[in-house]
Amino acid sequence: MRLALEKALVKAVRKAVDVGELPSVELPGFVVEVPRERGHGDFATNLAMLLSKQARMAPRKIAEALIQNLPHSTRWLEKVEVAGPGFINFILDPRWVLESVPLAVNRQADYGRVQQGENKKVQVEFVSANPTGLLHMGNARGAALGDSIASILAFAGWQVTREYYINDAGNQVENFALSVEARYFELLGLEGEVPEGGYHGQDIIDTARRYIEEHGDKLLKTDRRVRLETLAQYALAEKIGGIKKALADFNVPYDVWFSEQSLHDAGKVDEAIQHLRERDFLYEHEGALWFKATSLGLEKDEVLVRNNGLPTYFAADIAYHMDKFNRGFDRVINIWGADHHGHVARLKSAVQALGYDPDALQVLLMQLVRLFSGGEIVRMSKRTGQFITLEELIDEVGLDAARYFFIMRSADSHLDFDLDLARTQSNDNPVYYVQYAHARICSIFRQLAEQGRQVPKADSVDVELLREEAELALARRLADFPEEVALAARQLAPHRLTRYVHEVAGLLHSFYNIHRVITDDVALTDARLLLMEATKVVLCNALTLLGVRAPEKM
RNA sequence: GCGCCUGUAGCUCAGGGGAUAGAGCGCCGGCCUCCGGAGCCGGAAGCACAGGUUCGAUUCCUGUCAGGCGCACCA
Repeated sequence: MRLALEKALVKAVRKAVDVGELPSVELPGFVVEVPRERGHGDFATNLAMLLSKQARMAPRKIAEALIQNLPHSTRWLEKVEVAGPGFINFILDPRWVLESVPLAVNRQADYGRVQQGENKKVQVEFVSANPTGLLHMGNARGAALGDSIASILAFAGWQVTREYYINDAGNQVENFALSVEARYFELLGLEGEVPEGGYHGQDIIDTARRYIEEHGDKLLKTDRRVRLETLAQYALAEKIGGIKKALADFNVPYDVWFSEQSLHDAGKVDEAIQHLRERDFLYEHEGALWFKATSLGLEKDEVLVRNNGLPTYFAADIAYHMDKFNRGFDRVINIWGADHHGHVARLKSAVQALGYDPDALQVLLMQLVRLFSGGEIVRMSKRTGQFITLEELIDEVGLDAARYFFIMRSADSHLDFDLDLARTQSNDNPVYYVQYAHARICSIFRQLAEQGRQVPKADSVDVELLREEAELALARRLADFPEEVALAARQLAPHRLTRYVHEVAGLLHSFYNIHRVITDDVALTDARLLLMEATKVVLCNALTLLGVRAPEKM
């Protein structure tokens, strides 16, 4: 509807110019929006006010001219008026909102799909936590956000790949192995010390214990290199398995698990460095190989290969992103914790240096999570081993509440996660409010089935019997769903949909409290049943995009 | 010191160049002979501060103040 009005306005401008009621003007970036005030119509536009400077005319005069030249064919348009400083308010035939009801019912799981992505390929890489420990609250936020963004993009017409980058190479793996070894020694009654920068968590002790249970103490006598390598491989495999399970339990399905080590093994890091060398972005200094980031406007250059001959994490990341683009993605989205923001500019510069479009890489920074319990901040750190794991979180508050809480807030908002609140199984919890709306509709349908009846076919229902304010308000919001999907996709903002779905649930509850669905009036009952079915479709589709279940009963 | 993010209701957060700034929780007051009261209806309460751009700024720009996070031959 909004689109139709925008098109009509564009035509109106052209025609007004043609007939000489407006001077020739360039079309500004105007908006057609839903006014806050109901008295200001169903839609309103600021177009006339934006044109006033160019046209050197009073906004209200321009508005009049535009209204005179609106195409007569505009659907549902009942009345147009000039208001305030020059707004054009559109008043529609109230029946227009009812179109959404049969549409949603007929399209079912496809209602809300839009073609924004034009089937282009996008990769969403998220979580990618080091496989040296368990997933914590920050990772969990990334998981909820990333998965939901991926789902929304897919629904908006993109071909989406969900990917996890496993940092199974480099320095931290070394420290990891040393930490496991220390615990291995301790458990076997020997002296062991977790190194500086090592991992002190209880999970490392558990890992060492499991290794001993399976393989005994035979590593005590082997060469240290072999011992460390063996322990590292064992522990990494275990951690990666744990991470995969936790994410699967969190209802986050990945398409690709990409190993950093595989880049090294395949020579892709060297290859990337070679590319940069050919393009003259490298130089040596004090035994290290440097990337000339400053030549692309950055503050300082970056080391790619240390003077000990080992490539840095940055070098591997460059190779990784080269690989991403070589795989044919039109767009690459990384979801990172805000503590990595310093890395964004240099990675983009490297992408540019390699000859790819740096704007095809989009890094979504997610502010960190502060965990509250009993009114106290719970500090999280892998080093000290103090954190709530993703698995523990799911146990504590449940899958749906956890996922909903993480995406309720925009990514760039610091998130205070109140464990006590989230685990409360009461109406304090917004996710229940929404799920309850869905369950309520299902309950009506169960009542219906007990009477041996069912929801009617969309085409056999006269939706124009829906005339009550609560009915129209609900249908109106259902009609907005495709547009809400498009906005959430464009802004990579799942939290928009949590707001939206909460509103739809509220409208359903309001309606439910005033009116009965199943009555003696068969025609009206059918119309309301169809409205319920449409609402159920929207609730279900939106919740699915958020990674939250839509239960039939609670 | 430099960079990024954030200052909106008592609390947690949406919104956003326009016509009376929203939601949840909390607080106050109402609603079940009725398809699930995990619900509904009503009330009090707010754009950190100072400049600037604009017909119009809570929104954009600059500065100040406050909080968070970065600024390694770690990842």
